Amino acid sequence: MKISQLASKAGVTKDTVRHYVSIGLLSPDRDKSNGYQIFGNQALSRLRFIKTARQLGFHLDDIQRIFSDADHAHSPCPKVREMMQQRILETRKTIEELTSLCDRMEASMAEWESMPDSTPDGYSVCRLIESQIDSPH
Amino acid sequence: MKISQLASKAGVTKDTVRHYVSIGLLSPDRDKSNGYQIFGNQALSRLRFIKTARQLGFHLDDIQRIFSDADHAHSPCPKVREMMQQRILETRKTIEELTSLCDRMEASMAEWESMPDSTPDGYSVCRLIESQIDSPH
DNA sequence: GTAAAACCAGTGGGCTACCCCACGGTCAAT
DNA sequence: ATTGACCGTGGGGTAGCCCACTGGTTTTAC
Repeated sequence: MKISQLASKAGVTKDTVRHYVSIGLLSPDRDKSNGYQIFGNQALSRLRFIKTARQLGFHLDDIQRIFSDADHAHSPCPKVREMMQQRILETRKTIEELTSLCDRMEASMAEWESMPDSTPDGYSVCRLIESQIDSPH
Repeated sequence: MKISQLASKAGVTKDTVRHYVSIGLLSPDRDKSNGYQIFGNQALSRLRFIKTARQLGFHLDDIQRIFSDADHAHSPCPKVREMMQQRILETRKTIEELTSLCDRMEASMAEWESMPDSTPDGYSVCRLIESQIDSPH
């Protein structure tokens, strides 16, 4: 099967498949006559696996390691549980950071309600933003 | 003032300053004898402005536009209010997506509690992840 | 039968906002 | 004169793709 068919069967774009090939997550054969990539059903399962793992929050290099384990007849499952725990912590941390950013943004918006627009005078660029310089957060 | 002094006064790295110069956010003079970049106090204020704006969630090209407005004697403040509103919406959306990812991850972890680790057999890579293929979310 | 059109493939560059080398020139102090 | 701190440039890397461009292939139209 050629790249487009594979991509549409798995529900990803051709570019995604190309990216995975380029980093070695997929290793298609080549049609000797025209250089096209040829994928089999195993590639399709792998691609579906990758897609699911991505939806679960795994990074591509996590997935690399999972395949590498499996290729060496070593169960990846303990690592998978571990990595997932790690991703959960990271994601929670990111959420906290974004929440705090959101709070800062909303606080600034509220503060700006009563401020007039500034006219550029060569010294000030935007009083709104300048009013926040070095404000704690 | 040279790049290191500027960077440390503003609390950013030299690489950050270089990046801003390379995209035109800062335009230092050059020492004709050795080619070193020379920054004045105006550059320092601009850099502090950029830092604050970044902490408030503005992207570098937002900041470009703000400077460009101010340079053309046009008040950037209305755009700033608008962009901030936009960033708040985007950030909230990202938070929602991450929250939903976190929920999915925790649901999978819970489901996996009772599952044994699989042994690679050439067909299955990791039953934990495969058990989630095409599960709705 | 052939020629235009539509489609499909590969490659290379670009995106965010920087960080991190490595190489080579410059400067200040010893 | 040497040492060490500093500067510039250029390249590569990050995550996960997207897009533009070029050229080959297949189908359709006449």
